Amino acid sequence: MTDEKRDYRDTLFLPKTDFPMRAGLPKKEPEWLAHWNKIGLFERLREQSKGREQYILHDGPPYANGHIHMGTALNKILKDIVNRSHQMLGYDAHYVPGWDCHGLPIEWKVEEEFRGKGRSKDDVPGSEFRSRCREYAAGWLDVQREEFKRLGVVGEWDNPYKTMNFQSEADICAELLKIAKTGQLYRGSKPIMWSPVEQTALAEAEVEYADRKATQIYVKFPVYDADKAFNILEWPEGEEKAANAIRNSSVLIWTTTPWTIPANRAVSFSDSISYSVYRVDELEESEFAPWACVGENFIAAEQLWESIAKAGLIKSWSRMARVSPRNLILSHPLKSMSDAEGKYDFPVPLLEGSHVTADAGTGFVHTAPSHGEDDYVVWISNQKKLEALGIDPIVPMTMDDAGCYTDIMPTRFQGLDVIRTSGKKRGQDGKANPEVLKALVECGNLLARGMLTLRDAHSWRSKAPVIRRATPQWFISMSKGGLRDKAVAQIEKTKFWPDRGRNRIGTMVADRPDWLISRQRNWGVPITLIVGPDGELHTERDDADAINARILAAVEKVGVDGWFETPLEDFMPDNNEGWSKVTDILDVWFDSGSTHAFCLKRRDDLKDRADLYLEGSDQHRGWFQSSLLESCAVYGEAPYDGVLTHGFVVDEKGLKMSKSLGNTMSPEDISKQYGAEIMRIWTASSDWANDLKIGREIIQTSADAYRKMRNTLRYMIGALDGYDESDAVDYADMPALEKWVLHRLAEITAEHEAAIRDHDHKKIFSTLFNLCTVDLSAFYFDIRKDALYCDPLNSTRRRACRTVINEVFQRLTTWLAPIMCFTMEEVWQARHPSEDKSVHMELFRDAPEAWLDKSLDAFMGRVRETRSQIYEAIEPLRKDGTIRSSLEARVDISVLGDDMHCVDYLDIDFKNEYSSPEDPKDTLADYIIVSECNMSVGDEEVNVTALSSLNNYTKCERSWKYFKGEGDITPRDAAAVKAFEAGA
RNA sequence: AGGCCGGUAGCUCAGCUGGUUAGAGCGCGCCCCUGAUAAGGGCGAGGUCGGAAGUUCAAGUCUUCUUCGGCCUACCA
Repeated sequence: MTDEKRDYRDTLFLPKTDFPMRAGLPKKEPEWLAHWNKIGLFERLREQSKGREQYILHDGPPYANGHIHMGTALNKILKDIVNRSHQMLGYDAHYVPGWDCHGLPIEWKVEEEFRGKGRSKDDVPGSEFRSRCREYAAGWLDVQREEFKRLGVVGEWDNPYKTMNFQSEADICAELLKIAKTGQLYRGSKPIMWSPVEQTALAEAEVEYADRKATQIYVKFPVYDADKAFNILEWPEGEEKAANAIRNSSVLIWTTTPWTIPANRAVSFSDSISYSVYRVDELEESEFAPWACVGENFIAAEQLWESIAKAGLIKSWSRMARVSPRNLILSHPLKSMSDAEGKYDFPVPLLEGSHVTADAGTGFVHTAPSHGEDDYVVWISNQKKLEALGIDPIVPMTMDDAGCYTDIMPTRFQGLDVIRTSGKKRGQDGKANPEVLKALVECGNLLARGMLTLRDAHSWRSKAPVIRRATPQWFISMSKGGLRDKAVAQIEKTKFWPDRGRNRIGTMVADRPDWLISRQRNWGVPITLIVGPDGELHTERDDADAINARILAAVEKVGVDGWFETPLEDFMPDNNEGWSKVTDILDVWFDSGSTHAFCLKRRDDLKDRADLYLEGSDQHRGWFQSSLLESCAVYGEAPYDGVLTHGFVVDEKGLKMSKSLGNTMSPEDISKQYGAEIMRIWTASSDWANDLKIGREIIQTSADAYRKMRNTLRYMIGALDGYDESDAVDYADMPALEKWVLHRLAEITAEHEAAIRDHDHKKIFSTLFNLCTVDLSAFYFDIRKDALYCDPLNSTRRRACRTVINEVFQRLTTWLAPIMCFTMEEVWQARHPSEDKSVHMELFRDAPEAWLDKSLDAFMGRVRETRSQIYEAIEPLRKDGTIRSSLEARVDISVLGDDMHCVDYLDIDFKNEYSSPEDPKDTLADYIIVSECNMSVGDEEVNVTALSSLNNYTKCERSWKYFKGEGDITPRDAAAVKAFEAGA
């Protein structure tokens, strides 16, 4: 007898693999990218799925300016997960990325560049300027392309669509011409920021705010018609007096731009302000004669009246009535001007406007729709009221390019300038303000005047003040061709994720004004229209088709310069007297709104209509809408079947990322530190329907999840070492535990496809993560380690286990491939090494119906409950050192009589568990990972005995289980060793 | 300022048409194993559902208000 114990380690079948535990993603990801590039994965996928039904996620083009950020990374990763998922579901998911290339930001950068070289914009020929813009956009496009590819996004990167391709530019022009032909396009006007000094339109980004001395005035607008249902709310001096006072009163306004008074068309008020009529009783003594008279009545906001009275030198007054001004009709304050030429005979209505406040002024806002954004909006949105009052709702063009009154104004004002545009006093007040003041005094409608310093817009370049002035602009009508109705109907038919998107875009489209599509800019697609002497469009002419063909041919050939640089005669050789080319360019939203036309519809290998548009929630007003409107205007239907909107990336507290808060994270940093895979996991496990939080801790959680899954997969690779399909065991011959795992696979298979169609990636990820951790690692693998390591190599149980692990492996890797595209390839290649194949060329596998076994699942649920109860009982013994490994324990459990079904079930399972070479009741012990488990009926009770303390038990030197019997190892292990030695 | 939306354990998420002591995983704490080992396993402690009021026999789940956050629009005549 010797104390030396035999070491059975070499007779075990331990998992074996070279697969590294540590991923080294930042280094390895680029290697996989290079591999896919080398084998031409994208092309192979297209080749492989030729003829399959297409799934088209049409890319919303990012703007080709600057590096990508978390938002753009999130967006592209989401798209990639959707595309890969549908590809593996059996579609041909052909993804063509795109870029938005035209627009002001690039124009601005390029202008800055030229300025740096001492050349002003005016010195640079248009074609040279545009050519540089083109280069600039192309440069950033290349940068972003590499950044997107780094994230693992698969797509046609060698042939993306670009709004600045010549063909795209021509197609965009063609789309506009189609709209023009249907009569949905019209020329109107709108106030824009304008610098009279430079005679050019300015964008918000081109103005700076600086102090300016301005003339402020209070002006009287006499009540013209108060009989129509004016609304007296209070009458402190009696009802009749109140009514009289109103009839003989003036509404007061306050303005710092007197020159806009001749362009006045309305007065705005607010329903949330209280207005009263005041009678002047006494005036201040002053060296200047006041412009108010005793007995005059004024209407103004109550809370501002005292300040008005002070400005108007009114010493005392009586409040005659509180009034709602809604239905008052006023006269223009210049109507009584001797040389008015009847040009102010129109009624001046009161319009409710949300921009009106009682912070300063009078509580009324003088409204000149041609000279203010608010004024314009109020005017346009009250179109119906104006028409009911017999007022022409057109916005008059009251000022020309030089900032001088046009000839629609009375003669005395014509040609007067607001701002001096040349000479020493350039930028200072011109002749308009003094002349307007003079005219107001003549009419007796000036109450007070003074000076004021205010912050106001100035041109970035000339530093001269900027005005707002109505200019001719092009619009697509929401109503003329029924565009609004069509769009609303299409929204109803579209599938939205989340569903609330429908409501959001729906109300926007229902309420939005006509689409202003013209810009007075350089870097963009031209509005290729030729306008006749009477404002008619060339598209109405008989030779329109021929003209269009020439225009489009020119743009196709050399891009937008084909329009700008070609003389009119080349397009319109005949009858061109008085015709001129439009020089405006298109709103860039029209460009991107046309991507479905020049990408999807233009290409033969893509279907015309997208299955999905997927962008951030800001695109309800942007691309989702511009695409919808453009497509409805031309084709009468939406360009998409579905729209998915995701939230914005915010920091861990839910605050938006900003440089000033210092809470930004860049995709590049995450790729370098953790790997793009971690970003992809973060994307998949977040809820895109709301804002997505990101921060160090959150990324770390994704990294931890990655490690766990990688190890689970690694264990499977090791366990499957040397496995061959010929070892597979038939379903019918499998132990219950194996059947249960297959049940789980079948269950998940069904859930998985539904989740993909619902784009519910977080559900997929959490399901698979839980499968790895809970079902596999902590339960199935933990239990089956014994069989895998210790059973005879050819035992049915061991072979069944490996059969099942192989099934799990195949499915888990493919299910995870759309999310963890790098690691699943690595894992896949570890089992299926191939020079030219990829896990991404696989399809998701079906699961046989027969695998679904609900009652088995319920049974296994009961087993796990029991297991949990037993562990709870073992735990104290472990803590006090009585038991170390659970294999040292014998468990005796008794269950209540009404829980007998469980016992029955176990009993049935015992009898079916033929594959165990031992007594079948040990199956339960296997499940619990104890050496012995006895079950009986009685009071609910769990007893744990330490077998090491009983001397009739021996610890098996091979399996570490305690058993009763002869020898140093169990009979099962003895059989295994025998078989091993025979084989070896 | 207006429109739309969101706020469940430290973190990421489940909680369907209102109905038993609000769930999961991660993380954390303690313990075990050393034949998945810069791995693996077990047990445990953490929320009253942003706040308030209301409807109801009953609310995380409905209504109103409020607070915080996000997107979009508007921003001084």
